[in-house]
Amino acid sequence: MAQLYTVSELAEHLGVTPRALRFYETKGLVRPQRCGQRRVYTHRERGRLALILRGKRLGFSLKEIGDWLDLYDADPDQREQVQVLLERVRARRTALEAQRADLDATLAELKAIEHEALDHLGGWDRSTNKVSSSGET
Amino acid sequence: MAQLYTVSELAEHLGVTPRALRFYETKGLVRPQRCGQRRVYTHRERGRLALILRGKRLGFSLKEIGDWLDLYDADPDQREQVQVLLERVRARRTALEAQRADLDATLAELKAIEHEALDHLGGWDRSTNKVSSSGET
DNA sequence: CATATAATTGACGTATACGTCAAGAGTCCT
DNA sequence: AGGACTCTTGACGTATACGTCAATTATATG
Repeated sequence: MAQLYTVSELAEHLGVTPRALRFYETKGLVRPQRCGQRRVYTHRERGRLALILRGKRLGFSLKEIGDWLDLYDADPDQREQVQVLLERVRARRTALEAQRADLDATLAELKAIEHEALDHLGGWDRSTNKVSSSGET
Repeated sequence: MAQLYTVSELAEHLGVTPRALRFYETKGLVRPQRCGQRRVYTHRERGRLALILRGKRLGFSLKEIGDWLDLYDADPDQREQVQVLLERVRARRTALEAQRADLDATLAELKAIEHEALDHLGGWDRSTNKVSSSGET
């Protein structure tokens, strides 16, 4: 059941290098078990690494991602810490929602540019391009 | 009408340092006019810099942002280039929409963590916290 | 058992994005 | 004219996030 991975196996799966995984470990982001001196990654580490990579895609630093991960495995029995957790989660959400506003604004502008370009192509060249329905938001 | 800025003025307005603005110039992202040897920023440069900073907030490198900016001032009379433009705009949109998916997934998880935390606080402690309506998406 | 294979820990190198002096040079004020 | 500012261009320093050897070491296989 509990699938185990070597560094290079997991790195392969995640599309990164073994070096990256070891680096994240030195930064305290993951703590794989050891079999002798070899690293052994479990499902849990894989999940954490998925979160790390997503954080990176969102433009956060490894340090920020580290704080981030703490939110996922905070001890729910420490009432005092749950308060702190809550505020940090909310701060994150605020930041992320601001980021989404940036993102949506940018997407809107790109759509505008796209339509301008299509207009300038003299009508709708449906043979090679089609305008996206753009029904999101 | 056309407001002009010195480096430090504009930097102040944008919440960055003059050094950053000069750095962006060496990278070809902005090309302020000169009055003698002093830099003079216009409304146009201010707009570009706003785009640059937004790109940074979204986690893009200055090089990516540079390519990005080209999309905004491409020559619409060069049909061939408009084709290229279209594809690049669409590639950007694809990347950004993937990023938004990451973002929304993360926000959803944070909301879940937030609610768990609230539950663990033993009911709804409305005196110090209130649960967000969370009516998005 | 000898060797090929894969992993380990340093140590050093690199690209990005600036920060931080340093040494002029132009501008304004009295 | 002499400061006091502000700007200018280097030049060097720094933090982040790894890449790239190098020298071992452990494991597997013929």
